[in-house]
Amino acid sequence: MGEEVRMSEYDGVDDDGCAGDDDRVSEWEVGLPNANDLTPLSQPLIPPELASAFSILPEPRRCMIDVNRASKNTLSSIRGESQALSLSSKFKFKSFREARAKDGVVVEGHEADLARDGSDRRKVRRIDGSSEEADSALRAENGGDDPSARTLKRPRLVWTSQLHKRFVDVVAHLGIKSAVPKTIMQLMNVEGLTRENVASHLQKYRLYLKRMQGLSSEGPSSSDHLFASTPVPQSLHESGGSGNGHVAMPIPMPYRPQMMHMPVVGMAHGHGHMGMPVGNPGSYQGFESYNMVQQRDWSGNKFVSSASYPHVTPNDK
DNA sequence: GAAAGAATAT
DNA sequence: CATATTCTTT
Repeated sequence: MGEEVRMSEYDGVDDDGCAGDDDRVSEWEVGLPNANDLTPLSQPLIPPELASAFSILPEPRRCMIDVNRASKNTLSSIRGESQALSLSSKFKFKSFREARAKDGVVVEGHEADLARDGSDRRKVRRIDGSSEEADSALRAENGGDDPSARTLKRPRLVWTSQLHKRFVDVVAHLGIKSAVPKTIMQLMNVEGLTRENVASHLQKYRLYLKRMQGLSSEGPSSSDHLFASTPVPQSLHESGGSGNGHVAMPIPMPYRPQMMHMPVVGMAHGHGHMGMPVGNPGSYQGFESYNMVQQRDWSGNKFVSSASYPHVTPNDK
């Protein structure tokens, strides 16, 4: 561990000067991206100097077409306003993981990790009397360059309230029943989001739901901050039938990556986590509400040296 | 074989 | 604790 990607966007501010047009569909329209607000995929994001300094070759092709391709998966967007939220990042050198905030995507990095230690040997689980195959997984730990880079280790994803909301919405619209990782992932249409990411989150979410049902209306457990603050759509409830459920309409997904600079400076956190003394629900990951005008992105991370830029990786497979 | 889900690991 | 990863089952 050590690396984290934080996807956060949103800013309670209206895009352009246009006022009064976010009544009903506000949810999704909150941040309709402007061509200008969107991640400039078409242009080099790494300063030339840096690039050369680290021998980073400019990504070959990455343009609108790529973006479209990425978003294409998402059922034809109703109004064609779908956009992919960039998330993932691609690193050129394993020993070089830096943090960088970009268009609402924050990557918290570490450095060198040289793969996992030899203690990979997982505990042998209940296996019938059968021996496993001896796998001499000889993994050429990156000879020095990343070919396709599609199989690189991705930074740890941080589910921001926005991201989670999106997740919940999608799940709701799908119906808890047919809400499976792959589909959810596709509908969320967040670039870089992997099925695994969703699966993991879904697992926890279900956990939360169940746990919640048992305890009827009751106070927010001190735990599950994120979940507790997220309204659970009615649609999300069990139902034994099969083949039922509402066939949700495709969800338009306007998620708007926002460029945010990180103003925070003073906080020097050694490690642990963001050490914000409890008491201030407004910041930290106490995703109390989406109304927060500004989410505290860079909640005091470590030092960020400028450098590698997380390239968006086409997620479609 | 891919993907979902559960169980662990970090 | 939140996510990731591995394992098992579908």
